[in-house]
Formats: sequence, C-alpha cells, structure tokens
Amino acid sequence: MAQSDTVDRILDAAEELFAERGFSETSLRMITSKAKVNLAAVNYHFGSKNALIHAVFARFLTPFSATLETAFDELEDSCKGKPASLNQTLWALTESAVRMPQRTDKGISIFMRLLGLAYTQSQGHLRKFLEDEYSEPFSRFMRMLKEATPQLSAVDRYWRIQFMLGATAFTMSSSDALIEILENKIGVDTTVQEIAARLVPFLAAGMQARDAMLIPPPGSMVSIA
Amino acid sequence: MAQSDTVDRILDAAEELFAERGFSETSLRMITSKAKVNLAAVNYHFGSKNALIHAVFARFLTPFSATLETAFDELEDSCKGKPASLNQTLWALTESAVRMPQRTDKGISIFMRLLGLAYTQSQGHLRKFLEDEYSEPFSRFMRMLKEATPQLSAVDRYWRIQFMLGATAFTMSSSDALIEILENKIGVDTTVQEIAARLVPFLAAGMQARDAMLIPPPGSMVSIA
DNA sequence: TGTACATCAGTGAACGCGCGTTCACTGATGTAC
DNA sequence: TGTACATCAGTGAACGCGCGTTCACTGATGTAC
Repeated sequence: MAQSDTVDRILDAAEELFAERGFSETSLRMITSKAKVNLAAVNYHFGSKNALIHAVFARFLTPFSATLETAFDELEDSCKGKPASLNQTLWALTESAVRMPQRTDKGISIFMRLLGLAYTQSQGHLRKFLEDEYSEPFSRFMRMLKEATPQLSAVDRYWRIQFMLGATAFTMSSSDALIEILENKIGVDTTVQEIAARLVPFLAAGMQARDAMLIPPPGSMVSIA
Repeated sequence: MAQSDTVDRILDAAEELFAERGFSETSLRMITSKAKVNLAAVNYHFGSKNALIHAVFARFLTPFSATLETAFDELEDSCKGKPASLNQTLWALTESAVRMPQRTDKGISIFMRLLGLAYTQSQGHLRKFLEDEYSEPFSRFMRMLKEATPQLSAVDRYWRIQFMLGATAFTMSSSDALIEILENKIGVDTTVQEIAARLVPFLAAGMQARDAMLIPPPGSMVSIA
C-alpha cells in the first residue's frame, strides 16, 4: 500500500471549506466528500470535529510561529539592543505571513481568513487551544509593539492594537472577495502582498496618530467646523 | 387581551442571542425559550428563521439610517457646498450610532456586533437583504469619504476604507469582551463612546497616511534600518 | 519458510439527537345582519 | 340584543432531515516463533 494520504486530504478539504463557510456551517460529510474519503475516517484519524479544527490550525500555525520567531530574532539582532521600530515590527510580521511556504496559491488568504474566523466565531474550544499552544509569539509581538510606541499610554496602546488587529483580520479574511470587487469596479488586479503593503502604512499611521481624543459635547459635533 | 408583545419578545431574545452566538449557532428553541413564547410562534409571525434575522436587522437599521441621513444633511448644510472634512464625516457616523435610542444599555455593542456578524458570517440571504434595503446611506457615506480624501487614488481609497470598516466592525463587535479584558488587566472601565472617540483619530490618521507604499525586496526587509 | 496472531487504515451502516418547519386545533375578539 | 361566522394570536405535537459519532467488520501488512 502506498503511504496513506487520507489525513492530508482531509486536512486540505477541511481547511478550504472552513475558510469558505465557517466551522458550524461546514459538515463532516461536506469535508469527506470533497476529500473523497469515508465519513468515519475523520473520527478515526482525529477523534472529533473539534480536534480536526485544531489540527487544521496547528498545521499552518506551527510553521508560521517558527518563521515568526526567526524573523523577530533577526530583527532584534540587527537592532543591537535598541527596540525595533513600529514599521520594522509590522513588516517582520507581514513578511513572515506572506513568505510562508504555501500549499496552494490561495494559501495566504485561507490562512488569514481562518485566523479571522478564529477571532470572530465564538468557538470556545478553539480560543482555548490557540491560547494554550501559541501564546508565546503573540506575547512577544505585543512586547515589541510596546517598545516601539513608548509615547502611548497603556490604554491608548491597547485600543489601537485592537484596531490594528481588526483592520488586518477583517481585510485579509475577505481578501479574495475584496480583490474581486475591485477587479470588477476598476479593472485592477491585486495580490495579497500588495494589500499587505498598503495595510502596513495605514496601521503605522493610525498607531502613531496624535492623541486627538476628545468627545464633542452633545449637539455640537455636527455644527463645528 | 392586552396588546400582544410576542413579536417584540421574540425580536429582543433573537437580537441578544444572535449577537452573542452568531446565527447558525442560535436555534429557534433557544430564542423561544428565552422569549418565553411557543416555538411555533416564530414561524407564525415571521415565516422562517431567515425572515426573523432580517426583522432583527430592520428593527435597528431603519431608524439608524434615518438618523444618519439627518446627520449627513445637517453636516452638508453646515458646509455650504464645500465638502465635509474626513473627521466631520467620521464623527457624523459615529455620533449617529452612539446616539441612537437604545432599548438596553447593551444596545450599541449588540448593534455593532450584529453589523460585524453580517459582514463576517457568510449568510448570502442577509447580505442580499442589506444591499436591497440599505444601500443608499452606505453609498452616500462612500461619496462623502471620496470628497473628503481627494488626494487618494481610487485604489488607495478603496483599500483604506476596507481597513477602516475592518477596524470598526471588529473592535465594536467584540467591544464587550475587550472592555472586560482591559478592566481585568489595568482596572480601567470604558464605555463604547470612549472606544469610538479613540477609534476616529486612529482611522483618520490611517486614511490620511502618506502613501508610503513600497514592497521591500525579498530578504532586505528585516535587515534594513 | 510457514503459520498464527497483532496491528492498522479504512469502511458501511446505523445510532440518537436537535434542527427548522408544518399542521390541526383552541379560544378570544371582531363583524354582519 | 342575539346569533352565526370570520379573523387572529397562539399552541402542542409531530414531521423529515442532516448532523456528529459509534460500532462491528474487512483486508492488507508486520511480527514472532
């Protein structure tokens, strides 16, 4: 018998369908029929649907977090003790995502979309799994952001980081659809790399915005010039 | 018999559960037992689960788009033919959302979370419903953004608008959770209004970032200073 | 080398369950004459 | 004013369906002696 590829076929099909439709909207029967394997094979190899979801994430997050650690190491080495700049930190993250070896040409957008879903769909078990397995590179990224924005108060930084995560997860998770809309509207074709290249300056500018926080008194907002 | 409030009780329960758990993860049985009405009442009053989802959105979107139209009218009046600034446009939107009469104190975050879900969960019927019913204020907002950022190319503007939508939908849709995390971490309590007040300058700065788009040649990214 | 047994990947069919929806029915209120 | 009928909100129970999971089983390969 040739070395079994059932496990990989299941993971490939699951990854694509989850990214397309979300977790609860994707049934095991969809996955197994796309993967051309027996329905029972999922539970045989993975144990449960939730464990399959974890395996899908582990397959791309484990190499990604290794790549990311290396990129952060190199960045910190090249900075010789001084903290890396905000732009450098964001680029290190972006480049690590974009340069990941991809199984398909849709690789990056599937990857981003899954991350977005993980954040968005309230799957308790998944959140817990990700926290248990991948909190370290995440914490490190947060630490570097903190060092790169010493002018911000902790509260400002917290919210602005959420805004960044939102813009990124949201855009990247719908990148396919957004690229298609732009193609239809203006006839311009776009790669995920180009989106990332536009996103980084937007995020950097937002993070470094002057703290213009002021809540206009009720009623005055519209009329002030 | 007292005037029936079954319809409202169903809408209240559905709104809260949808915001909490998403659409497919919320069953009619959860809704009817929370609303303390008979299971069959949903199909009696609304016809189907999808129609109930539409009704939940219509109940808050219809007054909101009216409020928004008024705010935009006032803003354009006060500008006397000149285009409104980016800040003014964003504030008009934010204020309209924040000032909406709320049924409960959780009103705004439920509202934002539902909008985020509508964008995020791939419910074809819902996207179509929203496009059919509420495309006008959305198009108007887009037009005003275009006039407020004449320096941007159409492509730049398109992507930056997506980044703004992402940051907003994402943050606001998780606002409850994010506020709680901050409370636990730093002991600071936050209102949705304050989040909005921090979000607007972030978005404005991002929209107006210098077009620093450049893709570093592969390999050079980490090492350049 | 031959035989007996163990391991393993995979299968086909069924399980019980919760889902959205339907349907015949009730009982209160409104309307026509 | 009384009676017959229509309308309407709501109900209880059941429907068929797709779901994740389980289980007894097969057949190929590996291992022990």
